[in-house]
Amino acid sequence: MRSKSKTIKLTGTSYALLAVLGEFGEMTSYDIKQAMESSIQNFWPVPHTTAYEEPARLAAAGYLSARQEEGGRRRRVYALTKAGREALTEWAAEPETSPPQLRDEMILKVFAGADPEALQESRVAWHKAKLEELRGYLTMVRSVEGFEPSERTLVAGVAYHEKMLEMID
Amino acid sequence: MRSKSKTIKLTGTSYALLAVLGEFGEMTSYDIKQAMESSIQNFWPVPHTTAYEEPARLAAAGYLSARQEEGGRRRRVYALTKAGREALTEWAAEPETSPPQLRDEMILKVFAGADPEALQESRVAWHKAKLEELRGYLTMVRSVEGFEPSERTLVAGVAYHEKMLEMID
DNA sequence: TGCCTAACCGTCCGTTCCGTACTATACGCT
DNA sequence: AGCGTATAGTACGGAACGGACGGTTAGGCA
Repeated sequence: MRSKSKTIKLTGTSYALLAVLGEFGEMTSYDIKQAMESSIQNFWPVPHTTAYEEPARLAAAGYLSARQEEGGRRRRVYALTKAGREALTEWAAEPETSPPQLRDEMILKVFAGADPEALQESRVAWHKAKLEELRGYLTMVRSVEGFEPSERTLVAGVAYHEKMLEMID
Repeated sequence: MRSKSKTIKLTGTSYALLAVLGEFGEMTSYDIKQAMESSIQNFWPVPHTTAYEEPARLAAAGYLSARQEEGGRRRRVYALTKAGREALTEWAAEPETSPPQLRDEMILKVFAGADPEALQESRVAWHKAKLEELRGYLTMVRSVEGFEPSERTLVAGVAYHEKMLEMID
């Protein structure tokens, strides 16, 4: 019973999806998008279209199963297959990680001669808004059982933005 | 004397190149790559191929001029055109910046159930190595005149990695 | 002088990623 | 029923990525 699954290279984004599905079980693309926002979006941003494109890719390669919803929109519901779960745990067990990567247009502008002072104000506001947002997710996530992994990443996110605010001084 | 220049959308990466050329004047792709490494690579990473592909794009759109080197490899030497400089200063003057973006596979693994302790060691080492590297560039850059913009971004980079090390505790 | 080798420099190319714009469905309200 | 809004999904072109490979140059050494 050999399945004709295309072999693909799993990228960080792939694992992000697998991880979310590993946490929460069966999900539609929309669910995935929501779940990422309240967990890892801060450390692994993906555009919402990825939540639609990537599961298809992963399913084609045998890492996800897809079934059709019964009523309503008859959306596709994805879940990890055995291969998917294996790939995920194997990857998570690898101690090597690619280095973190930062992308900051503000610094670019400063490099190009912009006045740092002028830019920092809105940056501070942005970090504060992010903190709000993450704290919102945090209280949400803490009110239910079984969201410990999300909680951990949110805590990390809060710590991160606090450090960034410190740094701007 | 209308020049047939294709209009393109300038991305953050485009401006990164323009900014480097704005700082240092005429450069080959290889020079650009080097210059980025010792200045903004930390806040705007680009693969080396971009230093070859993007200038061609920018030149086609009229933002850069290209001339052939005389001897040796007869490489293309790029410089800002008037349009390029204008686009650059205009962009730098805009107070809006896209929010900074972080991408960290380690957090992803922790989210997927990996042991944070196990991963942090090499992460600490990585940040320390980065600090070394940036400080190296810093002393290099400080030994000559006219590298103030690079210096500023390097200083920011040092501050960043120091904060990250603090955070890991 | 000529060879060898390492460092330097550049290109090709398939895949992935991204953002924008647009469409469609469900649901609550009057 | 009709309308408005939030929810959900698609299409697609262009940019970014990265690996693999190919060519060039300079310097050391026989």
